[in-house]
Amino acid sequence: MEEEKPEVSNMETRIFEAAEELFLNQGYAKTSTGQIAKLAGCNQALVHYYYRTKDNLFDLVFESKVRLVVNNILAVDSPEGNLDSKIAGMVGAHFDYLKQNPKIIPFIFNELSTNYERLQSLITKLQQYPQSLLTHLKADLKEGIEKGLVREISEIDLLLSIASLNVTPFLIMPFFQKALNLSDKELDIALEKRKAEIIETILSRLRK
Amino acid sequence: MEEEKPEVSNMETRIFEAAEELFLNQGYAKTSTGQIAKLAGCNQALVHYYYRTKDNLFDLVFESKVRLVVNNILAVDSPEGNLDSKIAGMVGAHFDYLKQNPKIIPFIFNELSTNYERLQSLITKLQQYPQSLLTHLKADLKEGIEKGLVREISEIDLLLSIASLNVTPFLIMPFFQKALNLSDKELDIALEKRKAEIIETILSRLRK
DNA sequence: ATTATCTATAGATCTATAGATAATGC
DNA sequence: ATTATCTATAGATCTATAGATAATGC
Repeated sequence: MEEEKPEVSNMETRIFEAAEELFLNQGYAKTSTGQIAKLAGCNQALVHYYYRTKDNLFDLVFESKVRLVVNNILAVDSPEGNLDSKIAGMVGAHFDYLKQNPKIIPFIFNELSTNYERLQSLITKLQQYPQSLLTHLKADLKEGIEKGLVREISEIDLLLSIASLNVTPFLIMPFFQKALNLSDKELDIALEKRKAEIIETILSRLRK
Repeated sequence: MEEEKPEVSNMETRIFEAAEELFLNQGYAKTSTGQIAKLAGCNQALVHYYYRTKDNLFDLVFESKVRLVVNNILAVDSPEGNLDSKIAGMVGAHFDYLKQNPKIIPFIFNELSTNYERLQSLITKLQQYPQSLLTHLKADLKEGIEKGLVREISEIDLLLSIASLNVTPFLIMPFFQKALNLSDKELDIALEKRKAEIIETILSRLRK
């Protein structure tokens, strides 16, 4: 019976999860396969048995994380409603996702900026991806502009502004929290306020 | 005669500059004191002779870079003119500075996110710093709001929005350039367009 | 038999220092 | 004499693999 098993994931999975956690928190260079093994609860050689090289394991983790972010951005099936509320919902949903995965953004930016080489293969893998979102958003925007509901803006500028505003709080969060000595609860309140301000900023830009 | 000397900086300086370049491009973990020595044109032991440890050298480089950014943000002696043009000038100047130093932002975010420990000492060193800018901006904003010239916003939200919008293009620039296969000239044009859009976004948020 | 896991270790770095030599400043 | 630079190396990692042993599936 499936529900009886404690469902201890097998070692291969636990190694992957340990790698995820360590790479996410310390980056590639500061994480050793020894640390990964220790956290997974096995011996260092096993990491190589399952994943051959540290580099290979890292690539798997990295790509899965990028995929998460991209998938999340794509999942903006902004429901009914007018354009304003669609976009507000999209911005809020994206922000909430980042709030639940605060490490992911620093991690991706980190490794991309110190590891140019990884860029090329990743780009080709993900390039076709966000196209559907872009064309969808572009159509919505065009309609809104033609109907005179929103001010002219390119879909790329809009998306970039949303991403900029949403992402930065999580890049400076640790700094912010320490500098202002905020409790987790206080930080949460500050983030919610910030989310409202971001939505307001984006909507202001669209208003005529 | 001073103008006759080729003015070869002394080795201590050249080591520091080599360290700046390598740390900026590859981060702490991927840079070795051997690489630094090679780039400076001396032997590895000399790096330690002048700077004792790699960590110590890194801290000097890191702090100097953070100081540059903070100083630059402070140097917003927005001249005459109304509040709108003051703020537009400030946003543009900040953007231009980042454009001339595109590596600095990824570098700082990188090392902060993978090196929590460094945070504490840095924060205490820089905490008093931006206070003067904030109070200055706060006063300006308050005046504008009272006169009915701009819509209510806190100085922190405004500054954070400016920083978010300005910083992100440089974080994703390498990705962007490669993904869209832009020449340097084309990238420059795209950045200038983006700058205009950022200014427009900030001003839209302030307009009534 | 096959797959999972361990122990042991070779080989590659890399940091930091000790100790020798060269250059410079009185 | 003092300071700058070099050569050489000890000691600390860390990755990856070889080879042994334990666990599992027919």
